[in-house]
Amino acid sequence: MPPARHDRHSVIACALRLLDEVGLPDLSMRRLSTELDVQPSALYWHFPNKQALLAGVADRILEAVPEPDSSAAPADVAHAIRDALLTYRDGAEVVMSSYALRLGAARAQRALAASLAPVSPVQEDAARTPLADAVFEFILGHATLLQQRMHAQSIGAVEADAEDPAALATEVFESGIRAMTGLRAVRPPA
Amino acid sequence: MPPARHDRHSVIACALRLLDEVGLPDLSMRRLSTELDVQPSALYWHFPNKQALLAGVADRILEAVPEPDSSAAPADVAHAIRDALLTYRDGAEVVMSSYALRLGAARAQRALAASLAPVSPVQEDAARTPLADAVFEFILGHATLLQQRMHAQSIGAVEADAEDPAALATEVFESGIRAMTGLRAVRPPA
DNA sequence: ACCTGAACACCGTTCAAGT
DNA sequence: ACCTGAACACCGTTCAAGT
Repeated sequence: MPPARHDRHSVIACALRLLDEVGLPDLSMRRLSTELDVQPSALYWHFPNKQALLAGVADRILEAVPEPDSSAAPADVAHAIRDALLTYRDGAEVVMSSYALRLGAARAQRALAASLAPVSPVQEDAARTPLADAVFEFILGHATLLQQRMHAQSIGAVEADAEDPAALATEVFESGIRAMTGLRAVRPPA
Repeated sequence: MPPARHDRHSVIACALRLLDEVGLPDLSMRRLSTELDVQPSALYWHFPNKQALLAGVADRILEAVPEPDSSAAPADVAHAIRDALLTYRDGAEVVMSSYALRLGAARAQRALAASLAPVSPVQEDAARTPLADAVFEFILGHATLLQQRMHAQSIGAVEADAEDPAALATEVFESGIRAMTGLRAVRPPA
């Protein structure tokens, strides 16, 4: 039987599926290689190291975020990013570790910056701004903590909140986003 | 020669020092045990697992944050928390992983909530509020990303920003904190 | 009370060699 | 181009046993 054949795309797809099934702590190169019916060392033909593979996974997770659009409401863009991060187990932590290397999040960041920029139709593709970066950092921190908490609860490591934890988290998210983007919902005076 | 003698306090102190020297990825139970001149298994008499040890480290990192004080300005409290996280290498990530388990951050959270609460001197010790939680999540996300970026740069994994990265990060932090706490600087009308 | 010694079940990564 | 096979240098954790 010839060895299995793969490319970067199929490896990333498998890694994303495995991430969602077992979580980031159990997503090892060895486990992934078993899933792909391949020796661990085979993965290093496709990626220089695990970090690079995770950057590819992060990219895929954020592909669900709409293209930059200066007419989009900042709060909607923020929600789209949060939803994308929460779609896969530990998705936020994966994106966070890759974002530190400035990988995988460029599109999401530009989408935020565009929605937050003072509206001027000429420059559709706004550069990063301090506030847009801050909003993105808030979303990443929030979603990462939420997912870690969800895992801790499933393990029983922490007692569940009295109220629905997802609902509580959403309330926290809303109040943060409202504070950070609320002012920009109204076009600033010229 | 009799084996070395330790308690939780001294183990945590050594772990914090080692964290600052080598960073979180290299802070292993085995390396810490070597530093303490003890077998790895000895650590498990003091702590049930690595996570519990890190929660102790997180606690220590946040001890630098002042007691809750409703007369403190929210922005000052936010800065005190950020400074505490940035004092030790990878401090933010350690606190983040413990905060998911609701460990180690209670005091910092109460300090934030107190400063953000509508001022009413009777209830000095404000409970958590959605906005206070959001601000704390922003600070953790921001500081974690900054420290990871600093490490990536020292490794050369990412090209340094043209301008001073610490100054850029501070500007991002300021604009986030201003947006989230600025409105509360003025007492809301009754 | 606090630690040793030995083991179990894992990791990420490298590199020569195969096809 | 893509993978195997074998190795290197590590992990966290458990548990009987020592003092």
